[in-house]
Amino acid sequence: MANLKQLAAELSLSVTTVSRALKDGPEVHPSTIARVKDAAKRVGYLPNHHGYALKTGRTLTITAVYPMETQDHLSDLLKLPLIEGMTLAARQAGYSLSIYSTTPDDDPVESVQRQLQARSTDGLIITRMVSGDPRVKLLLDAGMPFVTFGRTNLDTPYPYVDVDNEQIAYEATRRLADSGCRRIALQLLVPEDQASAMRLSGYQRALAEAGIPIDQSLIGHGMFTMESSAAWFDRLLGSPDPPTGLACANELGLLGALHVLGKRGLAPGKDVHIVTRDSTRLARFLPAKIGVHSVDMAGVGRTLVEVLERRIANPLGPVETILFKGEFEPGE
Amino acid sequence: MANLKQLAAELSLSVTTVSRALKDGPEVHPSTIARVKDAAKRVGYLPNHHGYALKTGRTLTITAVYPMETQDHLSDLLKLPLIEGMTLAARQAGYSLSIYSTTPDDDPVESVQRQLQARSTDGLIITRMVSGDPRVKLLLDAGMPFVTFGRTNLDTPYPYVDVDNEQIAYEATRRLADSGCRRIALQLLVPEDQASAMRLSGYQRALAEAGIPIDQSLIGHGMFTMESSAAWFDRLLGSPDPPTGLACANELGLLGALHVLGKRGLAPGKDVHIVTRDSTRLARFLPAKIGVHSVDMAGVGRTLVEVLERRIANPLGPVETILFKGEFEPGE
DNA sequence: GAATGCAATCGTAACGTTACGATTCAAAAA
DNA sequence: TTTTTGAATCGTAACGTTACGATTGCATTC
Repeated sequence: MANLKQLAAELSLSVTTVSRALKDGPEVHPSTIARVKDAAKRVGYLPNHHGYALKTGRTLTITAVYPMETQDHLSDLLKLPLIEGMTLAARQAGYSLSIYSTTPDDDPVESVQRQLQARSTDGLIITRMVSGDPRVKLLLDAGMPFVTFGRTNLDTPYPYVDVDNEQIAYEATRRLADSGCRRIALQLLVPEDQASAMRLSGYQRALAEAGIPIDQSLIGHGMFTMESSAAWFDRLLGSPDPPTGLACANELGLLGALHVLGKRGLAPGKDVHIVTRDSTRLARFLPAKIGVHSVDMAGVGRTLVEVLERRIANPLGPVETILFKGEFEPGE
Repeated sequence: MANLKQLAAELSLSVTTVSRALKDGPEVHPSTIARVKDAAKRVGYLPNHHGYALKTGRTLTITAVYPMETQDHLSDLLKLPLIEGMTLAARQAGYSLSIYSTTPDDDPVESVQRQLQARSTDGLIITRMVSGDPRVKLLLDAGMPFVTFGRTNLDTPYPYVDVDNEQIAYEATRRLADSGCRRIALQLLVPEDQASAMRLSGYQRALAEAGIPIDQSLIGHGMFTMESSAAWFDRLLGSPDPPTGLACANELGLLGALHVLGKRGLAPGKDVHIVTRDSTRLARFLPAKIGVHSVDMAGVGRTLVEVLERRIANPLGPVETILFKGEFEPGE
């Protein structure tokens, strides 16, 4: 309701002094500071974001570029704790969090360029990293603070927070092999993504160790939805040499697979061994024996914001790179 | 990178003319408009949000106040499609969507007041309506455009988008009664919420019609998590006169209940009939016979933004109130 | 040929904030 | 007394935008 000018008039002070008093400027008398702060609280003064932003160039907003797979289907559930972690941390740090959704039709590079040009954000969180991701160079060149969720292969250092997908997929595959599975199916999301590439790599490493040859037909791509997962797994189970182990991409992939098993009268944990990624603790509640790799996605979201925040405060500071490990819990 | 002044200098025009040209002002020559737009595109001019906001008072941002139940547990999954619907619609309408998370510690009224004072948003989406919600009056008095997700009992009209919880709970209870259940348990979320009140009302109406007396011990509150749902349902099943029907609050409540059934060796759809709300189509993929009421939450999110958008454009226009029906699918 | 009208363009102020360089005034130093 | 110091406060410009009221110049009218 009130602005600095009105506040200054009420106190018979200059705008400058009031402005300085509110941020404890050393050049203004302590008693004046107290008087100003009192009045500010009384009239409910809050600084105008846009005046501030225009003058200082700091927008007090960070933007998360949020990729959606499809328009109609449910997204990967890990995004919910991720968003919640981000929003809470952002609020705590005094930032607004703006979510910029992109559909598969959007060019990811162009989305970032638009954010850069609009200059209406102090920092960017980008996800869905691809090999040699051009967005990193773009952001580095523009001097825009950012963090990525996921990594890419570049020689220049940049801040990221990632989940150790290689390790998780390795362990998952390893567990299945240890359970006696020789034909192990693997679900992947966006194949060109770094995350999927890492999972594939961990899968291959575990298979190599177990002396199991790789069968491309057991590797499924684009498992975004329960439907696609179910269709793929059904096809696989109907093949001459069906899998006896399955590493699911996430909760949705798992549910799709369980759906098919139920229809075919097969028992998870007996006919087919299953291990899944699960960021929602949902799989653990299913009445079936399923190995679960969980990652603290709310923590990832929080960390993304915190790293970005430090990056904004000190753009030339150390480049933080943080890796979240998965925690494994065998099925009950 | 460029601003109006630079653009004007490059074109040897005044800032005024350039500004007008960019918004097709009738007073500037068509050929000039073309020339200006050309140059703008060439140098990648994008208007500065904060200059614009400061001058016009329009921030081009809308804010969704997003209530979280707990810090550690997974939130109601319906929030994911809700958020996605909102972000997409906001972007389409040329608005940024800012998410303002609140924890149970936050006073909801104060959260709204803060948004009002900060004046950094063009409109507000609030949820979790309670009886006689004071926020509505607050926002009406302040003249801040808003939409609520959910309703409250007030004599002044205000725009809302809601789900017909009464009808859904009525139908769910009705189905269970039709299946022969006489003891029907009901899960509720926030008891003081209007949404829960409506569900309770629908539940009571169906029971009254079926001639079944109401047993308060069958009504569970605070079923936010799979854990609380499981604990509650387990206690219920261990009681002398256990329920034979269950209406779940959402997917998480369902999974908690299924977990308990599995542990006790009971079969859903046989020993206990189950109907649930499901906004993620997740329940339909579970290998169990479960009746499902689904609501298009992405549509709700989209609609919230669209109504708000119209409200902002025309604050004195008709007050829109929209009710989403649930769609029922019996278990396979 | 002067006056009128109209289309096109321009200059300036203002939104609320911060930052820089004054300016004031009393107390300490000369 | 005069000068210097320093603390406290003030005035003004600027960030990028829009909106209002000029101003220009050319064709039309009397």
